[in-house]
Amino acid sequence: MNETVQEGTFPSPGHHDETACARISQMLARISDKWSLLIIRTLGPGPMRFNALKRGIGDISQKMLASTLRDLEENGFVSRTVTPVTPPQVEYALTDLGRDFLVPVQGLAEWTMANSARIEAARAIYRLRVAAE
Amino acid sequence: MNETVQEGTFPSPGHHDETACARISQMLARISDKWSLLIIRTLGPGPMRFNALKRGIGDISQKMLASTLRDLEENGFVSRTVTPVTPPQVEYALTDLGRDFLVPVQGLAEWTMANSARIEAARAIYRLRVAAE
DNA sequence: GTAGCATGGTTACGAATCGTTACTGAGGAA
DNA sequence: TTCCTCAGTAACGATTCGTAACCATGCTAC
Repeated sequence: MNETVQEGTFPSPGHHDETACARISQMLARISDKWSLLIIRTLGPGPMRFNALKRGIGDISQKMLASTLRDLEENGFVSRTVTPVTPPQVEYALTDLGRDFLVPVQGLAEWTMANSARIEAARAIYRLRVAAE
Repeated sequence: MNETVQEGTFPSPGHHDETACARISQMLARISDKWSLLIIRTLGPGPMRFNALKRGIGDISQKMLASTLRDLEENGFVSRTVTPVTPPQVEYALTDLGRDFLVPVQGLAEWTMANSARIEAARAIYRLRVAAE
């Protein structure tokens, strides 16, 4: 997305500096979108082909799947191997980096599953509060 | 965002079902955007006021901060307390739910920090590969 | 007294992104 | 022949994002 990456200086080690924060925000921005996390999670158990991945995720469009996969490949999370047969066969798999990344992603997903009821409850309360004005 | 949630059918029980996956994807979609994670992370150490938060994050616009904070409040992650003085004083803080959520979010952020070099390396390789065509 | 600044937003508008639909082109099944 | 699958791409409208301006209020400087 944002291609302008300026490498900062490290003014004082130990002190939690500005550039680290900027880097986190930049990296998080690259990673933390709906489809990336969902794709990485779906690829967790093993390699998958394009349409299998699409079916596995469910409501993703071909365009979003293709472009997000390209981003993930660019960032080194997934590998793309083409077998030139007919019909064409393209397999996507997590790289070592992707498998490492799966750990915090699964953490997030598991937390989400475990706490969806709490979120729903909070939303219900919020709706009541807004309705009461 | 997307309020139309259609509950699917259960074709075969025991088989890891569709609705759980749909729910995860829905919840992840609500949570996993750049600004939400960044705001939650920034609120980690303690409550903050609107402009302090804005300065803390850096390159967020008032509009995005305001609307993301409203979403986070709606989902029960942050609380908003207004002190009616002049100038108006609005304090945002993580709720219990938000503090719980901070754990996987910090996991993600720490992973990101620890592995940003690997991502950068992967990106460099990708650029070379693309340049070579 | 009035020009500027801060606070916490909202609104308008252009830009970027997202999602839906249609299409590719080769092969296999009906 | 017609339809389907494979892995996408192109066009286009809808949605969202970000920038800039504005709001009311009170404080300070001039």
